[in-house]
Amino acid sequence: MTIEEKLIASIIRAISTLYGQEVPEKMVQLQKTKKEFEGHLTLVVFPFLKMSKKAPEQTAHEIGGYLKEHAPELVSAYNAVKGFLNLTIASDCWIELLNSIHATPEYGIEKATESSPLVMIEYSSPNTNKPLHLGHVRNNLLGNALANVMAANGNKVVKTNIVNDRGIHICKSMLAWLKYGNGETPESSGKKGDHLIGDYYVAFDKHYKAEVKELMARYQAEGLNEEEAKAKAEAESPLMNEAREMLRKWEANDPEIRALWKKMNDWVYAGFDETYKMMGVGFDKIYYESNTYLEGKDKVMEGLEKGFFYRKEDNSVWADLTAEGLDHKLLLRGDGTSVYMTQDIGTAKLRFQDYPIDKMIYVVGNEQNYHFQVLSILLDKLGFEWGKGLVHFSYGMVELPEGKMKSREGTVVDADDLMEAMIATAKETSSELGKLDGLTQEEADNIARIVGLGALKYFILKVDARKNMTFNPKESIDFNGNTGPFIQYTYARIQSVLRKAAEAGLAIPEAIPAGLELSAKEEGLIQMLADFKAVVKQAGSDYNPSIIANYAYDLVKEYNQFYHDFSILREENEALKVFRVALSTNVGRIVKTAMGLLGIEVPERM
RNA sequence: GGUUCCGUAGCUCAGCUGGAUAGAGCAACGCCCUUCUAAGGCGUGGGUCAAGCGUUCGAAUCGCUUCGGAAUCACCA
Repeated sequence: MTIEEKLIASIIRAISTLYGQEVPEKMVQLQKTKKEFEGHLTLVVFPFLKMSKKAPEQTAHEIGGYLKEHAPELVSAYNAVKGFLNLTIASDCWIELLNSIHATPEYGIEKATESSPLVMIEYSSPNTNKPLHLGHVRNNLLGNALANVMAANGNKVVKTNIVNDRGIHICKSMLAWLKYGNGETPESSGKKGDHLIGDYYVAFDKHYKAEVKELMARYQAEGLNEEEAKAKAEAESPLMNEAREMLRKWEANDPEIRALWKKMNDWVYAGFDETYKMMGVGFDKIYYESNTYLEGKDKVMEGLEKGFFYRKEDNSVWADLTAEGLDHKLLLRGDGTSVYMTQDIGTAKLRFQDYPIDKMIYVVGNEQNYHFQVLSILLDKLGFEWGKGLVHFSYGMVELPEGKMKSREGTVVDADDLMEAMIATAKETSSELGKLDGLTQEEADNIARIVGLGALKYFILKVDARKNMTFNPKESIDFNGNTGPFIQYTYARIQSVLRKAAEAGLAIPEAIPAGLELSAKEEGLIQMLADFKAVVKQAGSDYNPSIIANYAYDLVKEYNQFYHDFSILREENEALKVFRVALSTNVGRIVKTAMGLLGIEVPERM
């Protein structure tokens, strides 16, 4: 039973005795006491005024007095300000609480069991024609963190990726490589495979644009206006037609094209794997669109037979969603080929064959809100039980100060470059501060990696996913203040103290004995530690990892104040010293767990 | 035009299931290392919570309206 639960029970008893009314738990509004007031928990007494028929302050005093008298082991003091009853919880309760947290190895984490629901979470979803950029970084970090949070809430979690490995855009880079590549490979050029392919995608675009420009000029000279000339040039571009022809061959399973496609995609995957590894994300099951893009048709035909969908004169199949307040949505083209929506239905079908999915979470940018609204309705109509309740974890765009990233203007922030730059900055800062003295090269590199990536990850994860965020590549991400390194630093600092404590032979007993006089700061820290459980729960039910990030920051900020104001190892009262070491140990543990949920490592020293 | 999301300090963001005097960080200025890691701590200044109306004992938080920004409404994925 938590302190809050005990307190609520006592308050209900108090009201029953004082005013003769049984109040429901919901009416007992307990909140954390604001810093400027004395106490730990505050009862809002406004709801009880009708029963007491007295002024707010007087009512608060009556309840407070009752609690102090009848539950002194819980409430040691109180004060009333207007309608707020501030309650001070007895020191021994906090010690008991710390002991119970200390005895729980992974406090706040609920393990999945056999009967736990299965949550599948889709994230990343790259195209195989270019390397990952900052937008993907946000997606991957959010997806990974969310998966951790769902798992910490006792769900079975399957992380999945749907790779967009086919289509005209893939053919473009293949064609450009054939035409201009001279057999260049990742080995021959020393480039990462995804970057190599990305370069050819850009090369295609460049040649295509030049071609269109030339054709346009010719058609305009022949008397067409600009618009007509452009349309004609685009339609007749030999390069684009070659790419389309390549796609047809691919779809017809042309062995040569398929072999080239496989070779080039494998280069990309090798590159992606490196990036994923550096980022610290991974997947349990990867789906490829080349395997799933034909799958949705059956389901659509099934829906057509059941009368959920209808066919137009040109043979195309549509869903009428006007009853749901949406419009008509195309599901199959007139020639029977599928569209994006059809593919997502197909992927859903395959996934459900593979796993008994209870809940499906799609981590996809907010520009696809409409798509997922429609998908949810369609899956529901088609009989997928999780369709209606599917979660589109919709996140905002990452923008540059001058607006959106544009590949045409070369403003795309590359994921590999960004991580490398962050690590380099971390290394520079570390050595400037003399933090790396006496460490091996390997240790120093590892710390730079942990800190650099920590800064990047925290920077992205601390903001509410829904919101668009600004990233300024010119101002490197901060290492001071509300940042990943600040939290990591606090952790490293705690570990340093704990190492010294261990050297001095100080051991933490199984339970800290009662009877210690604790400061408000120390009690407040224990209270914050205990809150972690509720924070994890909230992050899970809200699908919001940023709650964890902000909690971690608040906790270490509080700890740093404590660290500054109190001596740990030089405390003369031996029992108090042991208590502070135990407190520090548990702050460190929870910081590590919280950061772990975000996919951020913490260093033992920095 | 329809739908959805967003608007809080100069900047980047918390707070939003209604509660006390709206909080952090950055940037600026000042102070604190002979003492457990100064990537730290303390202090000063900085706000019409976009605007208005309503609901309520009480609104940054809920509802309506207006203004500003974004996304989307494709036989692209």
